[in-house]
Amino acid sequence: MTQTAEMTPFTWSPPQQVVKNLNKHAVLDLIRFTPGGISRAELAQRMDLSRAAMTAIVNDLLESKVVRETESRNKQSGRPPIILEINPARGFVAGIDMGASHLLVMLADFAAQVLDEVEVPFNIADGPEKCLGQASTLLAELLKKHEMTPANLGAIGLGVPGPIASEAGMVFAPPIMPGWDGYPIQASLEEKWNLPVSLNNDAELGAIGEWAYGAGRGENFLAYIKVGTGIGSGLLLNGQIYRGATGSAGEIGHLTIEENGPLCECGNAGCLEALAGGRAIARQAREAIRQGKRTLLASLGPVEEITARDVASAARRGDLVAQQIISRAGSYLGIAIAGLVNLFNPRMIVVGGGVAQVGDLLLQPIRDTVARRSLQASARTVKINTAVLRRHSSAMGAVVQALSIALHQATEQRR
Amino acid sequence: MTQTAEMTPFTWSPPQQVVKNLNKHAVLDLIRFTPGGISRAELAQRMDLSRAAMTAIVNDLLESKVVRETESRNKQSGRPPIILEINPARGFVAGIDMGASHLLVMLADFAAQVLDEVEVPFNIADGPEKCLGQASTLLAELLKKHEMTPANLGAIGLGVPGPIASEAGMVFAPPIMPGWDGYPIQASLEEKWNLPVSLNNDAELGAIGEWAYGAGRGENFLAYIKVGTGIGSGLLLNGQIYRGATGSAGEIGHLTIEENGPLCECGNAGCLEALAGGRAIARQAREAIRQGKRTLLASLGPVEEITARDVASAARRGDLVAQQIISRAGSYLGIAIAGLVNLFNPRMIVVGGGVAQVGDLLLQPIRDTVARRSLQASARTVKINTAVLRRHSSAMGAVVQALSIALHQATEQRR
DNA sequence: AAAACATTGTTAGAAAACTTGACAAAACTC
DNA sequence: GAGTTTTGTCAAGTTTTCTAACAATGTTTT
Repeated sequence: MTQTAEMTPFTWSPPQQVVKNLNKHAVLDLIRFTPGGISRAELAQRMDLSRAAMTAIVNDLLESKVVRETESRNKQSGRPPIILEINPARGFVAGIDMGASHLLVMLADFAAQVLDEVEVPFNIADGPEKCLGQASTLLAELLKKHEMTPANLGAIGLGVPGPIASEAGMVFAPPIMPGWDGYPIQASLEEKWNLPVSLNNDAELGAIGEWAYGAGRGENFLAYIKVGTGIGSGLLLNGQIYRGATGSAGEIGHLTIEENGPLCECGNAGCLEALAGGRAIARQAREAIRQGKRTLLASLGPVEEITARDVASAARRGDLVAQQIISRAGSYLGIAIAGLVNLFNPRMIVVGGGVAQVGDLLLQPIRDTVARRSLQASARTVKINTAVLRRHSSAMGAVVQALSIALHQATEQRR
Repeated sequence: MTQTAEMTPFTWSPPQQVVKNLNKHAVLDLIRFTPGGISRAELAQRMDLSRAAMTAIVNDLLESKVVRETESRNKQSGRPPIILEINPARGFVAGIDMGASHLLVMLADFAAQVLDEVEVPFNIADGPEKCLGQASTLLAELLKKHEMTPANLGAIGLGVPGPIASEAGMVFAPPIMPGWDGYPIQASLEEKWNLPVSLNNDAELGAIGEWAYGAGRGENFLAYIKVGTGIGSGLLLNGQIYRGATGSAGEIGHLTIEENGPLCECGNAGCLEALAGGRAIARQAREAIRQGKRTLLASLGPVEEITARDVASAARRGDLVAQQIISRAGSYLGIAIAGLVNLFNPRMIVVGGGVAQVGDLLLQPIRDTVARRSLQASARTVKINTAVLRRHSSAMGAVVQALSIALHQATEQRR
């Protein structure tokens, strides 16, 4: 009798216009996040609608060419279902992941299949004009390489390492993005490309990416911890991204771990980021070398140029000093994550970012600390894993967000 | 064109039947949580529906006598609106708050006006049969006193100090409720009274109570911190109670604050609860007396019987030793709350529970610590206040939850 | 191989819940 | 007292869904 108002995942906010077919968009999301496609009958069952209503909705989606039918695979007895899936050829989107020290641009079709990607070194502290320029140049080159024009794109997803004021389309008091506060990031990119842009926090995007196509597929209570130069987290609660009252939720990197610890860029002392972030790891390595400890790191060249990545690769090759540094970072991370587990009771923690690529060397101390310091009720049910999309979690999340705009917009278009 | 599917606050889960009139329930909630009532025109505006549609919905609510019309107050020019409000005489509900050491039963009408309440000392460790029996006896006495029968009640709301498995209607691995794990709390009370029962965590109820009628009216990003014998928190995120994957979210009392701190009942060491909970405060007072410090507390009788409440009242009367104990508890609380602020970026923190009644003696150290240890972006926007419902926050929340059932059920009934 | 069965997808008519636009009602303003 | 403004209602039309029957297309049974 009534429209069953299923929520779409994440924030697909209708483009200020009145939404007509709420269920149509929910169906679209169900199709795009069901691996291997889904039939009308199953859609109807899962959304608690009649098959007749589903026929009408799906016809609408087919007409706009956003969805296509695939050859049916026989399940059991009875008429074999017609499988529905997103029509990849309908268009393309771009996902851009800006880290503190790297820039990754990704090109994907409407079915979220990655066509190509490029990554370059980068400095977020160069400010918005230069950084956004670099990103645009990189994207333009990528388009050219694939003989595409901006008209082939449906939307752009962008991730930056700072808290987002999403209505305004800018960052809000970011700890590590000097010069960006108040700059109209979304508007300037939308004007430059004449395309809708989705601006997000990079850790949020990591959570979305891993939820959609990674380690946390379908986990509706998921926290993604990004351990790179900075440390941030993206929270997926009840299947929706949680941003907090002013958009700065999930700032796990600036939890105070040691009251009298090293100074952090944010101005406080003893923040997790200042103890276990990429910069802290590199600093500890340099100190170890200066103290004359026996380590592979000492032979890598100038002491001042050692990075967290060097420490990680040395640790993987068996270097004890490097392993100890990584392990200690894991313990610090574990303290913060244990707090997050107690407060948010997630079903899964996905650890991503550059430093996380060392795997169990970092993860095991985290697991141990969480088991020791969290309430049993929460600690027993939480899984702690490495990101399976590796360095691409956030960019993939940006693609997902871009598709959330592009697909739903394409659906609205009447022929 | 479409039904605008506004969400009802909290979890009013439709009683397993298909919900017909989603908007009707949203309208009902808007009426009941708008102080002083609201007109059809304003309802239509706020819910983004036409006035004509609102007329139909309101007629439905009037017919079921859940809502009534009040004399219009002239606002500006134009026809004065007819104000709608909940019909108090339509029925009654009970709210029960079980703490670790106290039991509070509250009787209220459909407009959430409290008729009466009783509080008695209590021990949650006596187990479910005895405790639930005590609560039922108390409620029966209250009904008798007001010449009412169970048939006058529409629902019962119950709060207990442990994590809730809401579908099962029981607590799940509670740290301080020995003998309760797995006991069918909700079912047994429903059978006993033949009424629908809403089972909730006590801190969650505190958050709901303060949101609905207390310090956090209308704040959709609110954390309620209950500082009593135990320490727990209730999280209101995006206007909805957040329970986590297994119902044990918000367990702030078991954050590790001092790795080598005192042992906690949960089995870990250095938990917030073991440093700043009621038991810890009483213990510190006893230690101070034994050390021969000059304090009013020494003259209160047997050292072993000193409680947190004694410390609080001594602190309010100017006792320096007691003040120092309270202040230190505030600092510990501040560390945990600073973490909560960083992770969850709320707009308001409401501190309630027995210990919180000392006011600024506890609150000021909390504010100072949060300002020092949280990210500026979050710390600047968060207000930290004492619960205005004082000792009744949770019971009031239980009443709200009971009304969520009773009102919506009364609305469904056709004459 | 034919009949029976199971399941999917479609069609037609009815029902529910809106919207629009017109209009009556009840105040205030000038 | 006429005009203005805002509220609440009515009637007709639209959108979206449901029910119920049925066609389509496989597998299973006889």
